[in-house]
Amino acid sequence: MTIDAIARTRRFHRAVTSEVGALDSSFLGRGRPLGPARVLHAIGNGVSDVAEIRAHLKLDSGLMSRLLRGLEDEGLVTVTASENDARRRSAALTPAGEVEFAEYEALSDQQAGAILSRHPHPEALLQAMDLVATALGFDRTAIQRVPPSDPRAQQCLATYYGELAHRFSGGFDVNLSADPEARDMEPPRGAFLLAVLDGMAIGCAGLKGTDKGYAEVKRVWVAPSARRMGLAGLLMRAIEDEARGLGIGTLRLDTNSALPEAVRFYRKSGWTEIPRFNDDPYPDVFFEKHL
Amino acid sequence: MTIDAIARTRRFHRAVTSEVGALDSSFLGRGRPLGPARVLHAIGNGVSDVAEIRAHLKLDSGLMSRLLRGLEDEGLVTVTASENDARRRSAALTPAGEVEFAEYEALSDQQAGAILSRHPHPEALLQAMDLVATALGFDRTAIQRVPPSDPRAQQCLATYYGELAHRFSGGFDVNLSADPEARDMEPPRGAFLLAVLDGMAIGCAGLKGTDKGYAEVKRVWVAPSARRMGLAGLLMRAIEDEARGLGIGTLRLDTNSALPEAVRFYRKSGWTEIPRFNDDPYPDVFFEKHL
DNA sequence: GATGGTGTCTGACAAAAGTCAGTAAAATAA
DNA sequence: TTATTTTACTGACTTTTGTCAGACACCATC
Repeated sequence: MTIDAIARTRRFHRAVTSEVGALDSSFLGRGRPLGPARVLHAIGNGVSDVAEIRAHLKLDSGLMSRLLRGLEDEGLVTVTASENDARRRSAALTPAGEVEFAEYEALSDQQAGAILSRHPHPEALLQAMDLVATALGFDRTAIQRVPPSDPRAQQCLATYYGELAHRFSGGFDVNLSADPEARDMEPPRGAFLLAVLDGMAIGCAGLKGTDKGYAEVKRVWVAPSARRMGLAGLLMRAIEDEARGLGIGTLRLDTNSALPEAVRFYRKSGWTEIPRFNDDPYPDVFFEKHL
Repeated sequence: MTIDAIARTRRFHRAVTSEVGALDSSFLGRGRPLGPARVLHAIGNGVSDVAEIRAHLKLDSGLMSRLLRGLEDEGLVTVTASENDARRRSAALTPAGEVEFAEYEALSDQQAGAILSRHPHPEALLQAMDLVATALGFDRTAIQRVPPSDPRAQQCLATYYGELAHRFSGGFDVNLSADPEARDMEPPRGAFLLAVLDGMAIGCAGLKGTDKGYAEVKRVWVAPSARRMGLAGLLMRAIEDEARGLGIGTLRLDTNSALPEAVRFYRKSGWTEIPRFNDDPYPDVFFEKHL
């Protein structure tokens, strides 16, 4: 590693640390110390289980308890016993808590907007931020099954289609392609998987059930900021696990030679090329894999 | 500002906050709380004046005093009265302090190296980090006069020459160009300015004194991560101030039509095009400005 | 239904960080 | 010169955060 690279990384760190400090101190502007503010924030974001909050914020159980008591006393939070395990407790915002949470959200949005709006080329900045965020947290990536109608899934697909339109010489119109019906990509016929990192979808993959003795792998996409990190491999392994769980023994997929990195990837990971098996106008390369 | 852009920015913030937390806790690994560690770090980085440290770390004067006393008791720091103002005090590392500081530096370097080395495409990551760091801190940019021999200046120039070689169809060899002698760009004949942000040079500009009744502006360069932010304007205003300070009334510069953004910039900012005034092989556009 | 383990809470501390009024010494202004 | 301001220091706080040993209720298991 060159000295210059280290220096640049550390400079990034300095810059970002002071920025983070500024955000944190803006959180203090609402007259509440950082501890309770962070807990309120976590609860507002749907982390309701007390143990989960504790793990998330790395808090001692005693401290956690007191912070929750404080928020209860303020009338922002109610804590009730969990349904299936009465030892565990679950926190929820009161209406007043919702209001207070919204104020913090507005502060954060404002801060984020300020950074973006004073930049001459926001999209470049956003792409850089995506790349950095993905690089820093990649190990925390979680693969989760969602319905294809999930808004994050839809967003991935829209980006995917946009990219295909850009890379295929004749463009790409999803309506001309064999668009899987949503329920073919939901249990019990199939599945749709999202790779999520820090709350943002950075990749997806679909498993489409058919009645022809095999299932198809569709819509494998990795966000530009996460490429070459091995995410496609993670997604494909997860898709194969899903298939096995559904009792599917054979997988097929189609792709296009205009996407050489995809073709290379499938060749490398145990897929064998087979003759055309559908009449979709876009693909020109076809693969099969037995589980 | 679209919702998605805000969400992406906030996601970046989340990712980076947890990373920064990890660095901070690695600082705790040396058995010293964050407060003293930060003060030691500041002193090691050349912020010796007590008032300056206080401003930099936003510490109360009482707290500052106690932190310094603690570091003195540990034998890491000596605090002496300032030379020109005996009320002010100035801190310096003892040999033991130097050693301890080096340990923190090594920790930071290690952390930075770890981030880079686990990434498949470090240069892209570095560029993204530069862009983000510059965007976040741009307002803190400081313009400072340095000798052209300053290593940061040399690094800017090397990058500048590399870029010219890349953009001129016939390449660029600085030895064929009229390379200003160093002392022509130092007071009292001229000046060399550096734009520094978070310790990193992100731009430069030179003022080269001549005996021909005018001075030349040379080597105006802005780092890719800082372009379109108005830094060239800042640098040029500073160069003009330098020229005025040296009693120079007329400025000239040459550039090349292969750098249209530069030509556009000079046209926009009060320079008038004039006929060729030198026999340098590279430039083909010439400007003059009266102060 | 006894046993051991888990999740939360409380009390009792301790460390770290932050606050503030007052003091002393030096610099600056009147 | 004297008065005022500036800079750092000290003492006496408070708040925030972190730690730890029980206590208690609950769950799972034999």
